[in-house]
Amino acid sequence: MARGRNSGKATITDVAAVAGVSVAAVSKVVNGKGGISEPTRQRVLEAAAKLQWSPSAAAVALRGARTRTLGMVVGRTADLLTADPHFAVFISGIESQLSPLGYGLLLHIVGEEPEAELRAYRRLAEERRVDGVILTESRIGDTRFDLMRRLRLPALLVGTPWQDDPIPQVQAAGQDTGLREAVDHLVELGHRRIAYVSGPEDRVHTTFRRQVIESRLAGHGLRPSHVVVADFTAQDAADAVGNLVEPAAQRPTAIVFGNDTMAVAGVSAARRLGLEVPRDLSVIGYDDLPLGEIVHPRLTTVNQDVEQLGRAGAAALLALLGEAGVSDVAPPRPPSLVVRESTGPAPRG
Amino acid sequence: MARGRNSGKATITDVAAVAGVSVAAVSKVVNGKGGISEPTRQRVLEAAAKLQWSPSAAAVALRGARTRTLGMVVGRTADLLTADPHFAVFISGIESQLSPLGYGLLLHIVGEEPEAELRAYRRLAEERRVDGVILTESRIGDTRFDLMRRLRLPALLVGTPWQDDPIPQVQAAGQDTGLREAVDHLVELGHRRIAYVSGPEDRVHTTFRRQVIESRLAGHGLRPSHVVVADFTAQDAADAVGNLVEPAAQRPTAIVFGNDTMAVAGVSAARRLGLEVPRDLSVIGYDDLPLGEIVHPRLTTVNQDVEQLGRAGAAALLALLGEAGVSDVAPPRPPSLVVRESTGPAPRG
DNA sequence: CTGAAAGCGCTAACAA
DNA sequence: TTGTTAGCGCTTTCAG
Repeated sequence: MARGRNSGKATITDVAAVAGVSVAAVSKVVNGKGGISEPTRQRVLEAAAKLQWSPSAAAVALRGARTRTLGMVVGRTADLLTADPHFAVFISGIESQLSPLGYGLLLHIVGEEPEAELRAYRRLAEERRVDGVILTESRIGDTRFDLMRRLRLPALLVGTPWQDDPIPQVQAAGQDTGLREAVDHLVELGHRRIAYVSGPEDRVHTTFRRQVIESRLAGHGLRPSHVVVADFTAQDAADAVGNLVEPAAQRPTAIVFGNDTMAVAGVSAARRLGLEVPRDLSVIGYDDLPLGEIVHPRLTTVNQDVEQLGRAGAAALLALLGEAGVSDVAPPRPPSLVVRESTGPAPRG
Repeated sequence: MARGRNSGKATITDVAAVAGVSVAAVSKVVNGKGGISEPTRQRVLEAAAKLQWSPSAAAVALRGARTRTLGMVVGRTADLLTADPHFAVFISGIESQLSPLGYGLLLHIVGEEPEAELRAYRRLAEERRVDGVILTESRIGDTRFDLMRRLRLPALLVGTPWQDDPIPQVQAAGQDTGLREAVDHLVELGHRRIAYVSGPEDRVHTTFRRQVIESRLAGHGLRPSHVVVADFTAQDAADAVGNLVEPAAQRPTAIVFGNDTMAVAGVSAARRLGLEVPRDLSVIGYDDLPLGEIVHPRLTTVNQDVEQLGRAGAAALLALLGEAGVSDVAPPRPPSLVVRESTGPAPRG
């Protein structure tokens, strides 16, 4: 009577039969509802184990309208994905919160076109595949927050929203800490001509970072000697360095880059131009990729605890969804400067 | 009469009502079954669009026992994930096959312990959350293939299985091509003392690669001057270089590393020891990370089309699941050597 | 060509 | 404490 035709997959009915109880009893046991005697509980548990049964996710979802799945849509091409390995770590932070609660993460990687991204969210919502989504990297004029509201899809942003959008969000306190430390560090080393090579300014955080640099520099009575907006690629970084180097008299003695990849590419470019880092030029990155530790000179950069950001984001979204038993997650600490070998005293003259 | 109480989400009944047809008709339309007149079809489509309705994934899954979701379990710590950005690209290759067919990818990142990994698969199967799973990186003594069979969970391996396990699989032809080219390249440059720094030999591919190196070297009448098994970390690579360097007379003139991260770390270590690459020492990596292009000297390495591997794996699994309309995917091309600046003529003497 | 109705596996009233 | 039962939204015979 147990199992049978159903392609070998046990159902709650099979378990109930084996345990000699009703399906309701089984349901109550697996869901930890009360009103079940201990012996019965045991019998059910044994039967379930014997049949290797867990409640069907589809049936639970259909019944309760909760899928116990969170969604994430990543709008990036393969290239950018390789260049920025943070994303995998971010996800592993999310996972650490989800799996103890039996949640899964549905991931969509859709490439750059914003419409593809929006379409992915729309489908997630319409097909009711997820209970909520985690958003990252808000862009200038980001339309996702509005879309989520229209879709009535619970959403949480990790990072800084565009225009103070009231979307539920999580971010580290003191976002500006790392870059302020970076500027201070350079100024203390005697640098006065400091350039900044930014990533594309369509991201909220990119603009924010430039403003932090400028304002902190202003606090020291300085202005950035140059601000270059590049495309987060190595080639752009190399070009930027090429342009900044002439004329020598105006040459910045330090360059802060928008990410580590550009910074390392910048160091290489400088070397090709005959400049030695940090003797002739100091360089600071952002992200603190492992890469920074293995290059020579080791890279001074700004560290963020990306995994913790993922943990905190997932926990907050889960709480938003009314999930009980979400573990307490420490708030992400502010980004901070990691001083290594690519920064040194400003060259004299 | 349309929508209502149901928290604003339309159902097939709402659509049927708006279109003035039966739910069966709506179902047939969205599933492209025949037997529906064109005018009716139009009315249904309009109603669905108006209500922003798509079939509920849960209901479809419950009804048809297909979830239209594939699963993937990654057993890696955050550290390793950052160090090897390939994983994200692999996923984006998978996605490119899934999304046109309306499939999703459920991802679990579980950390190193094998049992956690197995548990994740087990849950995926028991809860029937996915129709199949994609496996990668088989290990020596890998128990996952057996587990998948026991679980009756359709699975496909991307890569080389352990002990010719007959699990459905996809891999590039000519796995050994890249490393054979690497050895030939070094030999042509006059190198005779060639060392190999391997990753941990619990992975099938790691052992395979060492064997390729050794056999190709043997083809030239050589043996690897040293074989070091490291842990894929930068520190290990640096240590390895430190050890290989003395005594100078026995020093290898070229080192092949198991991945780019170790190779770059090796270059930095060599430099700290006063060796210049490639003048005093040639270095070859494996993976062709973007990293290799931005360091100085730019890294000679072996390239694999990881995105294509993802595409091919997903397509094959989908086909295995009997999914119609899987697009034809070109088989992944063999890994191949990319010669850049970190290799040069063997030093004389 | 179209519609009525039977479940898919589960949870939550409600009864016993 | 335990069992019975009505759906959740959908697909699929089977009649009309």
